[in-house]
Amino acid sequence: MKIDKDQIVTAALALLNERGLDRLTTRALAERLGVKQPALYWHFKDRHALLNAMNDAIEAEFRLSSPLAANMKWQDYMFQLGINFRQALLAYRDGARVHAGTRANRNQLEQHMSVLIDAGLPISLAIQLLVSVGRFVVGWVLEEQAEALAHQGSITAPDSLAGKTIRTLFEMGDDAAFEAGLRFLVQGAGMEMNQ
Amino acid sequence: MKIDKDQIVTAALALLNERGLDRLTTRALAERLGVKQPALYWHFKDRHALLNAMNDAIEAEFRLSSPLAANMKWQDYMFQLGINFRQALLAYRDGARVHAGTRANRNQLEQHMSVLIDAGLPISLAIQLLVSVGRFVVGWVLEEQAEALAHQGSITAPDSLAGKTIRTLFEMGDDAAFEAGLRFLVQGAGMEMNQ
DNA sequence: TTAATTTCCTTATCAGTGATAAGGATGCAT
DNA sequence: ATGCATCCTTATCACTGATAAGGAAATTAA
Repeated sequence: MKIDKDQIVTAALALLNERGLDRLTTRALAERLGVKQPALYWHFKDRHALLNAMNDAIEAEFRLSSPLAANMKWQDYMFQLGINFRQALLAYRDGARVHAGTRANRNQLEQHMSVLIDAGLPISLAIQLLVSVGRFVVGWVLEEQAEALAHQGSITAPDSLAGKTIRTLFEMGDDAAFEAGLRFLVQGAGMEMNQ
Repeated sequence: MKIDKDQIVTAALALLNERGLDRLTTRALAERLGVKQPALYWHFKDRHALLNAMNDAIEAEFRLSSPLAANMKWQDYMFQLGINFRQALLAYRDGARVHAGTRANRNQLEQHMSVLIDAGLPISLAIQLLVSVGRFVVGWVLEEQAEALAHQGSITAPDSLAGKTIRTLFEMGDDAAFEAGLRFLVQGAGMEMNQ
């Protein structure tokens, strides 16, 4: 049974969704591919290289997910960029952990930068915003996928400030809370520019 | 040789700085404590419980690090909160990864919320900002401690936009870039309130 | 004082992990 | 046909977190 890198990555992503990152073992992956475990090491130097390839695949889907037009207002562009990036990480179980364990590829960096520069942002402001949004999304989804807060709400005393806080956050929903934070970032950068 | 939880956590944090999270093994930790490996399991249910305790210790130091006064402007309060939280995570190697693997304790949540509420923020805006800042910091330090971008700058063509971008970010320094992003968040939330 | 109980550790051992070495089979090129 | 590169298998490592079983020391009960 002959396999190639793409098959391995596809199978690995499927297995990621079924078992999560910690139980995504080389043996389970090999079995799913109808192959013995050491066979994987012909295609990938080590497990980390496989995770890098998985991350690339996740980000590739993210690149397709966009209604991202260069003629958007830069605020809308950045907002949508954050939305799309989060969706890409959410598309797979532990997607944020996979991403966090791999090295950033600055492939798309130039494209996004040029949109912001063309819109009149100074280069330092543009890079600050891009990096901030990227790391904000990673941090957000990381904790979102580890999902803790929502369930802890039931423990807290319901009439305390903490209780009301948790409940408010829960009723708002993850999407709305994320978009609020993302909007803070983008609007805040806009303030900095116009001042 | 009798040991207690505090000794274990202290030794584990020291070992974390020396070897990093991946090589922080129960055996190495036990050896440092002059004890055999299974002894640790009398004090902690499993490795995860130990990591939780380590995270609590890190956050305890963070709680002390603050010139955080309730009479500050809420913007300054939140800004300083983010600064302090980042410093706490940076204080130990892989600090952000340790934090990300543990469950959020909402101990301090109520305190910070009341400061924001007293300053006039609506509860939904306050919780949005608090969660956003927390996750922003985690995401930031996570990628910061995995340090990739700085070194990749040398690979990129120096006169390309990507090259200029990386160089700009490098010259700005991590601290300034972080504070810029944090300021975006806080100022952006302020905008939302005054509109 | 002696006996029982709890505390805290040791020795031995597991199953499971990523990884490597060595070699077999297939197919392509000379 | 022969040689070489490709891609896999079998066998085996060193190492990991974790558990079972039991021993020594200290604390408590009688």
